[in-house]
Formats: sequence, structure tokens, C-alpha cells
Amino acid sequence: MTIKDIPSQTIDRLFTYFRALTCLIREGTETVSSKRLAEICRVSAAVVRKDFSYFGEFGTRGVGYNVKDLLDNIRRILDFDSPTEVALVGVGNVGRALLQHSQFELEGFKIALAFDKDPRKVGHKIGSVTVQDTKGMGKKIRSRGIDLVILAVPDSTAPGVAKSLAKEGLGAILSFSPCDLAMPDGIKITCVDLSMEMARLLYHSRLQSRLAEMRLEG
Amino acid sequence: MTIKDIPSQTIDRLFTYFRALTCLIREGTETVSSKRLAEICRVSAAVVRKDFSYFGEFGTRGVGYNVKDLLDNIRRILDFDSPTEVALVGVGNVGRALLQHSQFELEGFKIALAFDKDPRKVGHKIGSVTVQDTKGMGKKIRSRGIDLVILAVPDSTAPGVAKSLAKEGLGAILSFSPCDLAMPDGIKITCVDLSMEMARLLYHSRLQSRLAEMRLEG
DNA sequence: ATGTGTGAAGAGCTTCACAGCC
DNA sequence: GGCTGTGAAGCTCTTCACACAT
Repeated sequence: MTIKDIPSQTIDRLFTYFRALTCLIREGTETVSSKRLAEICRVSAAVVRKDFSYFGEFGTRGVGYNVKDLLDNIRRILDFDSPTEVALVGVGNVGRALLQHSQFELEGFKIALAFDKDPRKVGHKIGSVTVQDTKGMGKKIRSRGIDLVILAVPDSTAPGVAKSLAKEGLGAILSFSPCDLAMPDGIKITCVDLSMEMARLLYHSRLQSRLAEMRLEG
Repeated sequence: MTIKDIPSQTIDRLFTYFRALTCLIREGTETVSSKRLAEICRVSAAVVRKDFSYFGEFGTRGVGYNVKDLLDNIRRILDFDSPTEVALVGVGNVGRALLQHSQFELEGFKIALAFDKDPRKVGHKIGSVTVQDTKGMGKKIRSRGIDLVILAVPDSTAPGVAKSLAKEGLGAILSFSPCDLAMPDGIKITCVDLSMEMARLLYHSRLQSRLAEMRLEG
């Protein structure tokens, strides 16, 4: 049994469980069943149990899972211990909101560097970070040991910035620009696109209503 | 061949293609191959062709797809024509950034109503919308014919608000609070959780590096 | 020569259903 | 009684590989 035998969707769900468990801890819940955890994460109970079974026996039959122990196990599996520093490129509306979003630190992330090419923004302090010019950005990011950049620049400049960061050997980009970010191997990228998520949601919601109506009628 | 025979992942990807095609249009590209579109969307070329094949023959052998025609076809399949109004609940850092994010309108969405329970925020105009009190919120949302709410309230209050919106018969919620949003049937919900996305990205990026090293060594 | 369209094969994931344990 | 852990079955999705069109 190696990492290759574990469904990649199982890995992705571990992060969802992780998040749900931190919420349960905050609520003071000590024990959780696969059924309850499944409800919160919107998957089936069988999926929850199967997912954990790839890594060991974390529960107690007849009882459920101890929230704290389960969280520790997932943290270990995902190697998600230490606070992680990230960099932000682009200090517009989105970038500014992220800098002021203090919750990141609770969740193990800190925006340690912020860059913008607009001279009027350079030098300003937002949250606890001072905006720097994009010149020499790659070097500064690397020398601080940062692996992940949040890209919040206008759509038109995103591909260029992403490609130059990729050349610098950066590991990962979380982008708010969904366009044309074909990337070389060796760099992972995820696009956050709220409009697209809303469009998907509405499609599925409307489909569900339509199916429900059909069931009532015929 | 009914809607039920089409992989749900195909449907989800149509939205990704849609977005990529709008970017290609803006760049002035007239023709695109499955290979190129696949690169942009980070899937395989076979997946792209297979996805379209469920709905018809949109391309020209030896040439590729006409960007505009393909976009029109996808728009029709997804029934994604008219501008859509949505409501925002919670005008904190995130909510304010969304209200100022003018790009939504380019992408077919408009935040038509905004609510907050903080009296100091009620009455203020942000972007083109005036913040209202949350009292009577459900009624106002329904009477405007809105199906989707963006939920940007503190984690602790999110479950309560979500449940009350569900009772009002709302169709869908896009939430920035990932916690304990077990929902009744009939309402669709998607959680946007940037910390979790970053954690996933870093995991996959580091795994990839480790695998690359192993290949070099052995 | 180039790139789409597609049945068939293959891979991967989820559900089932029940044994095992508290 | 209640809930976990898990092989086997079943299903869904992706990849393959090549016919077909320009």
C-alpha cells in the first residue's frame, strides 16, 4: 500500500474533513460519527469510513471517532503542521481584502510579502505587510523560502506574471485570474473563479428543481 | 441519450471551457484545437473532445473549433444567457471586496441586494448597492426573484443564516464559511475556502517535487 | 498532414452489505 | 443496539486508438 494506491479524491477530501473537524473542536464536540461528518462535508458515510481506512483504524466501533485524535491523524497524514508563509502579487480590491483577512493566520497561513507594480501602492502598509515593487519579486520570494503565491492581478497581466514565477522555480500559484494559465510541468496552479462557481451552483440548483417537479407531475 | 447519461464532471468542465473561451475571444483568437483548450483548462485533449461529443459535433476535422460557435453552443447547453441577480449577506472585508468587484457584471452576475445586521453598516452605499438590515431579508430576496445568495458572514453565524435562507426556499448558497453547513435537500451549497485550497495546492506541489526527486535518484 | 469524433477497453472510485467490535 | 472497517461488486469516467473529414 503506497501513496499511489490511494485515490487522489480521498486525499482532497481529507482537507475537507480537516476543516470540518477544526470547526467541531471549536464547538466543543468530542466525538463524531461517519454519518455526521458526512453530512457536514456533503459526502456519503461509506466514503468517510473508506477514506480513513486507507490510513488505519481511527474510530471505535459502536462509538465513532474522537474528534481530536482524528484531527491529529489527518494533520500527520497531510503533513500540515507548521504555519506557512505565502506571498501576494497584486494589491487591488481582492488583494487588499486578503491582506485584511486575519483569519488566514488562524488557519495556518500568513501573507508575508505583498507586491504591486503601481508606484502609488508601493510603500503602503496594509494589515501587517508593506507593499513592495514587483521588481526583483521572484528573488525575494525564493530567498524567504516561500512556495506559494496568491495571484490577484488583472486578468490581462496574469499569464505573464505566472510564467515568470514558474521560471523562478515556484511550486504553486493560487490565481484569481482564470485565463490562459497554461503552465509548464513542475508548477501547480488552482484558479478561484467565483462567477464560475455561481454559474455551476445555479445550473445544479435549477436542474434539481426541474427534476423534483418532474417527479411530482409524473 | 438524456441528461442523466452525461457525466456530471463533463457538465462541470463545460463551465471551465466556457470561461476559457471568453478569454480566447477577448484575445481575438478565432480557432482553437482540443489540444490547446485542454492545456488552458488543464485536462487531456481526449477529455475535451469526448465532453463535446455528448452534445453534438462542434468542430471541423483537421481544423479545430471555431471559438465563437463553440462558446454559443456551450452557452445554449448550460442555459447561461441572461444577466443574473444575486444577493450578498455579510458586508465585512470579503463582502465589501465583492461589492467593489466590478468584474462580476462583465461575467453575467450582479449583486442586487446587500445585507448586514450591524446598524453602523446599514444605509451605507458600497459600489452601486445600499446595505440593508437583515430583518425581512428572506422576503426581499424572494420577491426580487433571486435564487442565489453569497454568504460572507462570520463562521459562527453562518449555519444559522444558511438554515433560515434554506427555509425561505432559496435555491443556492455560495458560502465563505466552511463550517457545519449541513443543509436540507433542495438547496445547493458550495463553500469557498482559500486556506483549504492553499493547503491542497501545497500538498500536491510538494508531493510532485518529492516524486521528481525519487525519479532522479533511483 | 492535421485534428475531430467515438466505440471499446481499461482504470479508478463508490456503494454495498456484512463481519467485527464496543 | 450502534457504528466502524473492508473485500467484492458495481458503476462511472477516462484513455486508447483509429476511422473519418478537410
